[in-house]
Amino acid sequence: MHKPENLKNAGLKSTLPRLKVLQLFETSKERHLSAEDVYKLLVSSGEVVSLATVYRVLTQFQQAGLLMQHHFESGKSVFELNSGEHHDHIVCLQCGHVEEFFDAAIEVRQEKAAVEHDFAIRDHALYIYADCTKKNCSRGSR
Amino acid sequence: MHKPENLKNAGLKSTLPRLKVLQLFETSKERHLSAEDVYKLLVSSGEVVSLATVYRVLTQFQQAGLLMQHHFESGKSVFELNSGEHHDHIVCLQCGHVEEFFDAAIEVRQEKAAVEHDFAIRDHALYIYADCTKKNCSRGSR
DNA sequence: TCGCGAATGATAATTGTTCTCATTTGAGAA
DNA sequence: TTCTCAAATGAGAACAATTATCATTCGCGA
Ligand SMILES: [Mn+2]
Ligand SMILES: [Mn+2]
Ligand SMILES: [Zn+2]
Ligand SMILES: [Zn+2]
Repeated sequence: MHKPENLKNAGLKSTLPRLKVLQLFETSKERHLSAEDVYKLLVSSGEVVSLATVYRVLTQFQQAGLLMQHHFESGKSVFELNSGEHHDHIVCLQCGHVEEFFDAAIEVRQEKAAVEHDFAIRDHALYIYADCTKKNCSRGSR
Repeated sequence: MHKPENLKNAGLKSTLPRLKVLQLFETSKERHLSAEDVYKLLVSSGEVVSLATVYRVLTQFQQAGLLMQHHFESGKSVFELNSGEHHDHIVCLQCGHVEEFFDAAIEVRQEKAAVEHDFAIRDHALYIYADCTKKNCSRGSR
């Protein structure tokens, strides 16, 4: 469970809070976590890390490329381990369940749209909001 | 400049603040406006409407289908007149300039992605973040 | 013209996030 | 090992965007 290497070669010194947050993302059942999610999960597992530090660490990890940050409509941003493979998201409006997908044709057409409008594309966010079909849906989480 | 009809058949009673906000969207040079934009534009044109009312009216208009609401990464949401024709957005990361585009192929593929994952699509948000090529770019607005 | 429920203004409260600063920590020097 | 000190953390204040509260005002039908 000790993985200072990951932090080291990301240019971040290995500290307890950072190791805890990184480990949480690597072991959590949920792949997409908000700062508050991270904070509460750590607290409820006995680990004590201040909320301010959680925010700082999440931002640092994102800048270091370890995490990806997304802005769902919920108002709070969520983070996930950077798999290196880009994907977009389908978010259930009822239960908050998130599915990931990738569509090469969409990616190509986005690039096309940017070029046609004389923009140099940097990034994009595609969120599909929908109703999922999970049997236990409709019980609002997130 | 008096158009109580629009409000009437949207199920909203015709009040001064509502008329002012609606008129602003119909005459503003900028198509996409945040609540603060609306508030400041009204104030600077001599009209007095409280910020709380601006927020309330924007929300009501959005629910009534008169306005569309978007959540750009800026942190504050922006509104625009609902043209009835869906489109997505390219946002300049430097100057905040916004271009609109529509790509039928993207729309089709989004629907496909939702269906494949057993979701009933409700809505979607596609924002392309990029650098525009306006000669007067780079002077941060919004 | 009246009356009353709906809308508004002023401002407090909330939410998510960032900042400040005193204290602690971890990685390398001695 | 122990020492040193810049970097990191914790606690809480500060912030920005938005929503809620509530006394006052307004629009519209009787
Ligand atoms: Mn994801
Ligand atoms: Mn638009
Ligand atoms: Zn669901
Ligand atoms: Zn620009």
